[in-house]
Formats: sequence, C-alpha cells, structure tokens
Amino acid sequence: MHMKPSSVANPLYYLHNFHQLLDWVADRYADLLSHEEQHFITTFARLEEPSQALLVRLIMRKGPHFRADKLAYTEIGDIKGAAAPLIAMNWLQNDAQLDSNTLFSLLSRNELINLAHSAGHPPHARKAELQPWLQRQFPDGCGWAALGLETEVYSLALGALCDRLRLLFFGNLSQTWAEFVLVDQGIFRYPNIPIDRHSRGFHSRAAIDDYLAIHHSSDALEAGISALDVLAQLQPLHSDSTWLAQRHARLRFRLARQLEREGARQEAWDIYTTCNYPGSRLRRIRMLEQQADWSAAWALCQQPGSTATDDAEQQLIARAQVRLAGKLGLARPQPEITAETRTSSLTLPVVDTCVELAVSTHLHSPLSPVHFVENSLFNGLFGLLCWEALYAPMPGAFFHPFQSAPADLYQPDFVTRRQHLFEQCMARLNDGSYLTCIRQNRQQLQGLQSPFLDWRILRADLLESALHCLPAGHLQAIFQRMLADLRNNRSGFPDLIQLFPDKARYRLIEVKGPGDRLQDNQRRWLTFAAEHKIPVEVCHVCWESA
DNA sequence: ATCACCCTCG
DNA sequence: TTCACACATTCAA
DNA sequence: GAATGTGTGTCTCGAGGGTGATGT
Ligand SMILES: [Mn+2]
Ligand SMILES: [Mn+2]
Repeated sequence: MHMKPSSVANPLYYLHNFHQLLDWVADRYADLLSHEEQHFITTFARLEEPSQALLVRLIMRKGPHFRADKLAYTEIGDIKGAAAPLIAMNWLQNDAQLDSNTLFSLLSRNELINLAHSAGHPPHARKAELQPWLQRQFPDGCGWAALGLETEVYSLALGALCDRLRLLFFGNLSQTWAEFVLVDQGIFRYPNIPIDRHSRGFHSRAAIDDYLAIHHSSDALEAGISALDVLAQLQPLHSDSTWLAQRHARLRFRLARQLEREGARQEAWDIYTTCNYPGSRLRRIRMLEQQADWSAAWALCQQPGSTATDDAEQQLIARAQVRLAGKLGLARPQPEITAETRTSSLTLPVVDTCVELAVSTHLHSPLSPVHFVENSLFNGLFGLLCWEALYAPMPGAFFHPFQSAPADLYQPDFVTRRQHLFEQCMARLNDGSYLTCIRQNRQQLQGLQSPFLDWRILRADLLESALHCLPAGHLQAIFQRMLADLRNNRSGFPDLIQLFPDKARYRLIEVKGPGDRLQDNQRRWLTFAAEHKIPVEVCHVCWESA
C-alpha cells in the first residue's frame, strides 16, 4: 500500500492523512483491534465530512478541552453543527466535569478578573493570584456551565483510543499526526524502504498493552511520582517480545536507581538481581560497598557475568575491584590501563563561545583546517558506508513509511542478523571502493533522517578532505568497534578533527576546559585509538587571567 | 510597548 | 522530551 | 581520583498569533 500524498492545497489534507492512517491500521492490524476500536474506525467513516474534520482537528491538538468560541476553521464552517454528531457519539462531551486547574487554564486573565470582581477582587491582580479564589468558588468537579459564560467547552474523550491507533501505526508514541504533512512538504524526509505488506510493529494485543504500561510508568517516574508507588503498579510483561523485554528492563533499572535515591534499598536490590540490563550488577556491587560488605562485593565482581553487560559496566567493575582489593588486602588485579595519550595545554583569552570553538579557531589554518565534529563525522562515515546493511529490508525492521532507523537497531542481534551485509560493506575498505560508496550515498541520501547522519556536518568538502586524510585501516578499526555495540560506541569521539590535506594526515583532539575531565566513554575511545595508532590528543585549556 | 512562552498550522 | 556532554558536589584517603 | 547529581544545548520547520508578565 502506498501513502498517497494529500493533493496539493487540499483544505482537508489532515483528514485525508487521518484516513490514510486508519486504512493502514485497519488493513494490517485488524486482529489486534478491540470492538471499540473497530467500531470507531467504521463509524467515523460514516460521519459527515465537517464532523470528521472537526474531530481530527481536535485530535491533533493538545486539548483535551476546547472552548467552542475559540474554534474557527473555514473549511469546516459551522462548528456547533459539526460537533453535534460527535457529542451524540460521546466522542466529545460538552458537560464534562472539569477540575479547577482546567477551568483556570481555559479562562483568560480578563475573564477571571471579571468573575472575581463582583467578589471584591482588585482588577489588577495577576492571573495566578486568582487561582485560590477560583478553587474555592468552583471546586473540582464543577462543570463549565457553572461559570455562567456564553460559550460551551468540548472535551475530547478519545485520547486513549487515538494513542493506541498512533502507537499501532508508528510503533512508538513519540511520533505524531504532523509527520504526514511534514513529509508531504519535504520538511522531513525518511529513507524509502520497501515495506512488506505483512510487516507489523506489533503481533499481539498483549504487546500493545505492555508498551502502554511501560510508557505510563516511565512517565510517572519522570514526573517525580514516588518510586515505591510506581513500583507498586508495575506489572510483569504479558508478551514475549525481546524488544519490549528490553524496554521493560530499562524501566526497571531506572526505577531501581530511583528507589536507591529514595532509600528503598531492599526493593532496589531485588530489582537489580532480576534485571537483565547493563549496569545492574554494578549497582549491586556499589550497594554492597556502601554497606562496607567488601567480601560480598568482591565476590560479585568475580562472578562470571551471565547477565547483560557492556564496556561501561566492565570498566566500572574493574575500578571497583581495585578499590576492594585494597580494602581486603588482596593483590591489586591490574591497575586500569590508562593508555598513553598525548596531551597538550593552551592558554587562551576568554571568549564568549564554547571552549571547543575557541581551540578550533586557535588551531585553524587554511592548510590545516579544524572541524568541530564530535560524533558526527565518524557516525556519518559509518552510516554512509554501511547504509545498505543498516537499512536492509529485514523482516520486521520496517513497518511504516516514517522510520528513520530499523526498529531493531539496538537489539543485541542486530548486527549478526545482517552479518553478511555488514561484511560486504566493511570489505569495501579493503579494495578502495568505499570511497565511491560513501560519496554516492552522501549524494543520494542527502537530507534523509537517520540517527547516523547529521547533514549539517556532512558537507561534500569536509567528507572529501576527511576521506583523503583518514587511512582506510583506521576507519576499519573504528567501525569495527562501533559495530560491537552500536548504542554505546556511537558516542565519546573527540571534539575536533584537524586535517592536513597536503600530508594526507590528520589528528583528533579532545578539548578539556578547566574543571572538565574525560568521561568514561571518551577514555575507552582514547584507549582504543592508542592501540590502533590513531592520532589523538587531549588539549587542556586555561583562560588567560584578565 | 515590549518580551517570552506556548500553541497552532501547513 | 531524549541524549550526549560539561560542570558541580561530595567522599575517601 | 571516583561516584553521583545537575545543567545545558542540540532540540524534530518556521512563521504567526494569543496570552500574560513585565516596564515605562
Ligand atoms: Mn565534546
Ligand atoms: Mn571536550
């Protein structure tokens, strides 16, 4: 099925887009829809066009409460007439119970002053000062009508249902209805991957419910709800997707972190012991350390890792072992191998830009240009070289037209599932064909959304210069490390790259201002660079005293 | 009058 | 409404 | 030095309007 762009200048373009989404969902996910959702889809299509349009307008807005007198859409015309069928369906309510905060935000400051004036409030109060009065006069549960104003308020009752439809279509809740029009206008451009008719983001209703539950708990945690409360309502998974298992594990890990902060140590510990997420073991080691139970902590360090882990956790565990060996009077395992990295220092006049730019301009010369690229350059080179593998139409990887990345990008088996394709891409570094591959892909993919491609950095001249100065062997080593852990090894690259085109050489520079220190992921890249003879140095900056 | 912020829209 | 990075505070000797 | 927490700037387009808080 193709997404037909809404015809140019169609005043009901958004309705057209909404129909596209409903058709897509009905076509592919019919077996996962509840009766209520089925009913919505079929009944919606039978409404008069103005009513459909009004409903979609409201669905796309923040809401969920709207003052009728603020709604004006020329392509719809009579709002009251369009709303009537929606109210009859109970999709809109005009008599919802509203809490006082909602009333407060629906009223303008002037209206509030007029209401409060008769009650003897000064006419120059700030809006917030009238909130307590409103709360007393119109407590939670009042209808809008109680205020005695002319206009009605419509409350959209379809929020949860529409979230589900959006989730089914996009496979996430972060993309919105606006995607369609933004793509129509070319503001967003997504990779054009053939999508199998049977490709789906979800395969069971239980998985949808799990996603929504995780999302809900995650929101609650972000909002500062007590971690014990969040824990109490968190359920085990009802589906068996590894994708959701990972999201679930990540939520539980963050929840346990928050439990620690709130002093619920036992609950946190229990989560960590059953949470297969990188960092869980380290947290338990830290907890034991805090209790001065050094032998238990030591034992946990030694215990072979059957659980998920990553380089960051291994690095922290190694440090813990050094500390613990000291406490226990054991031989130090092996001091952390801090690679020999060149360092330099600079004293610069104070500038109003960031340190990185200051060093960049200081070192810059026409024959040895410096670029502030951080992760963008190597991510970009990698993305362009390995595009065919990253965006191969593997089963389940792409299931709607607005994906900037394959759905399983951060699954542990992402690379192995595409092993052969990645080998083909990487082999291009051995026969020189990587040059044309990267050049061509840059030209053809220009502007596409991708987590690897930052088009502000990837200009043709920088790319050419970089390809000229960076030996293929270095790229190969770097890309291999990225492939080993696409999530973690995509960051931590040095701030600057200086190119010496006439010598076909380059150097990477990590800038450190006063009081800034190397982060762990930066240190891991530095260590790796030293092992592979990749030229990199750390440049410490002090400010000239005025 | 001016500014900052949020929301809407295509 | 994330993510990577910089910056600040506290603790242990 | 290490661990941990907090800010900060990229922020998903950019124009345009409404709103409320300032200041003169
Ligand atoms: Mn940096
Ligand atoms: Mn830096």
